[in-house]
Amino acid sequence: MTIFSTGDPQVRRYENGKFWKVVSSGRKIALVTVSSRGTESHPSLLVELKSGTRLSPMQRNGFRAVVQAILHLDLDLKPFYRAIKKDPVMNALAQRLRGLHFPTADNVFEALVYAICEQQISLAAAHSIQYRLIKEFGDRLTVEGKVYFGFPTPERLAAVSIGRLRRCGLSTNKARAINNLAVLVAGRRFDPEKLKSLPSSEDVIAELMKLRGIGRWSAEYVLIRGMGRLDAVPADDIGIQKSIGHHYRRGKKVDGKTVREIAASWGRWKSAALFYLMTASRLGVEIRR
DNA sequence: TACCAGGTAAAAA
DNA sequence: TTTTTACATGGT
Repeated sequence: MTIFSTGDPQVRRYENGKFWKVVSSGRKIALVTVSSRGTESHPSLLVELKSGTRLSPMQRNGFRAVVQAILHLDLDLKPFYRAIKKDPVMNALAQRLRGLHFPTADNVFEALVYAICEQQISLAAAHSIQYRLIKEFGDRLTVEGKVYFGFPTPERLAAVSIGRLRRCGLSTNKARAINNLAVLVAGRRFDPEKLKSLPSSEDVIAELMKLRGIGRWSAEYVLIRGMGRLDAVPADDIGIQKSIGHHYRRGKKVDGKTVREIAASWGRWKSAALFYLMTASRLGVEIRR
């Protein structure tokens, strides 16, 4: 069991076996707490929902659906483990990280904003910018005397000046991209959720790339992080290139072509395998040769 | 201190 | 059309 803490306690955090996060559903926000209550043979999760105000049964169901989606609780991982059995590296990582699910953002809009924040700079830098953005413009939620913040709405981000976005640490280009996206969504000229219904991921990528500040990498990121698709491969991602190089090529960083070749062997579980790989890199999980 | 980090748009060639 | 450059913050 790896012990680590990460995240901002007022936004989302993992600490001492407990994960909490402010989740949005419709116009409402609530604090969701998740902890493991199961054993290896009978895994189970305790999920608690706390909102500042009383929620109607319909609102509770809305949150239930969002939590289900962001934790991928309906996803059976067994076919994934079977599919990568012949890949000694991935098979070993899957054994070490067995049961690991792939959390997504609450909705596609959030994933787009996260993608823009995470372009080019390190994750550490991007996260601190994201937390500033959320705490500056997100709705405040008080639970048991503690203050938390939800992700800012498109309406709020549409109304904020480029200068104020820049003060969170964003570059001018990124601030413009986020504001432009927020204006489109708030004005109902673009509905990110609608893209989920497109059958082909390439079509989704093409649509997303029409947006200012969204290139191929960001579109692929959103497919995985915002739509829960498992077939996207952000082959130009430096972190992925390094991680694949580390585990498959004696530590030497690989190019995008090699990423696609190796990912092709993972069948319809490409993004799942990539997530296991990146998590292993982040936690420093090594496999024996 | 300089350089690299889970890229992209705009300028220059 | 293709190549180069500027950009933001945090860690090493």
